[in-house]
Amino acid sequence: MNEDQDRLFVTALARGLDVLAAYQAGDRALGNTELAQRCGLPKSTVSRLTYTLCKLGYLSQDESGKYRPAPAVLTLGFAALSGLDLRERAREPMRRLSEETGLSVTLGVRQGTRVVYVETCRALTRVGIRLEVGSTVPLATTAIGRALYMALAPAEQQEVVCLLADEYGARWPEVAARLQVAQTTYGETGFCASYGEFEPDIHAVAVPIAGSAPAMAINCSGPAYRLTPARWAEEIAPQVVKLAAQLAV
Amino acid sequence: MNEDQDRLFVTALARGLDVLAAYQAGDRALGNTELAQRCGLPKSTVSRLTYTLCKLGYLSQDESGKYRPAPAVLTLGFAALSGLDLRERAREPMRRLSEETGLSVTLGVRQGTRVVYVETCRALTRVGIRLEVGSTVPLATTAIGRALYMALAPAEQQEVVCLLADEYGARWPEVAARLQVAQTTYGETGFCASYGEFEPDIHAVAVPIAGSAPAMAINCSGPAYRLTPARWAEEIAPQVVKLAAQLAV
DNA sequence: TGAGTTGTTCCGCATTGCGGAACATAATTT
DNA sequence: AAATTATGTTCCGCAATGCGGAACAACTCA
Repeated sequence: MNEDQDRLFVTALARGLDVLAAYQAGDRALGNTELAQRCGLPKSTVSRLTYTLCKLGYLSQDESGKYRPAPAVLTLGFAALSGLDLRERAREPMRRLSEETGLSVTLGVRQGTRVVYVETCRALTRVGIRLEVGSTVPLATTAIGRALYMALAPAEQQEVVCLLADEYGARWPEVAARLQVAQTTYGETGFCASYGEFEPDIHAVAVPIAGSAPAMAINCSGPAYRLTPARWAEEIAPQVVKLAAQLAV
Repeated sequence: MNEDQDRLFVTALARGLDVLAAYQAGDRALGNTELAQRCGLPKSTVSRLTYTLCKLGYLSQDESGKYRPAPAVLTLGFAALSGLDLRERAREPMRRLSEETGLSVTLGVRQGTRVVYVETCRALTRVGIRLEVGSTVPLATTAIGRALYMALAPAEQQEVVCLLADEYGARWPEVAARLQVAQTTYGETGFCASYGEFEPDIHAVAVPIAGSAPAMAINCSGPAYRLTPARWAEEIAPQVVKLAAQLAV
């Protein structure tokens, strides 16, 4: 498709994964036409890909003939998690912090310009936004995203900034300014915060875990009405900093 | 490869997914040669596939040049989970049952001859075997696997039996006999059990959830020393049966 | 019934991805 | 240091593979 196309790039594989990735949270079953539109591929191509994915068990067909991701894709993700030993070490301390504070505690890694959660402890009956292993949140406007950004080498920060600028378009200058403020604050305090900048009613603080590979950060979040920003900074942030230090290699 | 090969089957996609699926729990990073062996593919082919998967963010390369699954694969699994509304409805009641009994409670679906967990509540500090969303256990020797088997239509049971016979080979008759016993017990009591048949020190009971699509079953398990089979049947099983009934559509 | 969906299948073409072999690069051995 | 084994990457010509337009089929709604 590109003129400078890569002899090494396997298009058919990429397209098949595009089909799987076309499913967003909240989607139910999708038909071939819908998938073709989302992926920008001809129907016949998608038909072959869905056929193949069904045979392999990664999609299943419901009674109406539409396709939904099958449990097999879960097992792929499980293998990804099982290599992260930091995650196992973090689980118990995270749970304790969550219980002591009554807030949700999460562990995340960066994937492009988003953060993927790899472990979560939610305070009980916290409904609303999804807070699940495998779900993602933006990098620039969340506490955990900023923490991961702070942990990057300058060259990588630059790359990420390019991606973000692309993504936010005209809104980028404003977001960039707030990211800049976060960076200054991080330099002074050692943690990142987002007070309602991602979800209006959610406050959060986060800290990168030094030496983690892949780089991870730990996040503590809760409803805005519970605590003022000052109390987040004074009471919660130090506990998160301490936990991050304890988990550092 | 096959003479009667399918014009519709996209080999390159299947091979790429084979590479991702080659990672088992406990694997760390794998090199191209290792992957080539596991998948039975030539090195150069695997090299192209890993290259593509890296570009797409599903694999990442560590400092030694070996590959490991990247967080992007988690997001695929997340989309699969988010379509299962039964899972959300089940979460709270599962947690309550787990707390009341001090046992682990899991929700699973069948994938071929294995069961994939889609939701788990573990009793605290239950270590040892993995009990994570996305992990799998066998069908024929576990309580939850048997429960899912019982929920199948006879024709599907037959198909599964063929797969199992293949898998177990010479050991199948013995396993089949115990599965047969389980079926009789299920007919009489409405639940399935496995007292140490999968893991020697683990006892479990499970019940299929009527009307669930995809078919799911709920499982309750704990260490063998805690309860005798009689008490599992008398005290725990009724609670699981009740929960399954409550979750039925 | 006909016009709108949808998903599936056909089929000839050229692109795509194949895979052996040659080429690097690194880590061990003799 | 040369030799050996192991790795991962790249080349390149060939043909099998997967492409995608178009025809087909099945199903729904006026």
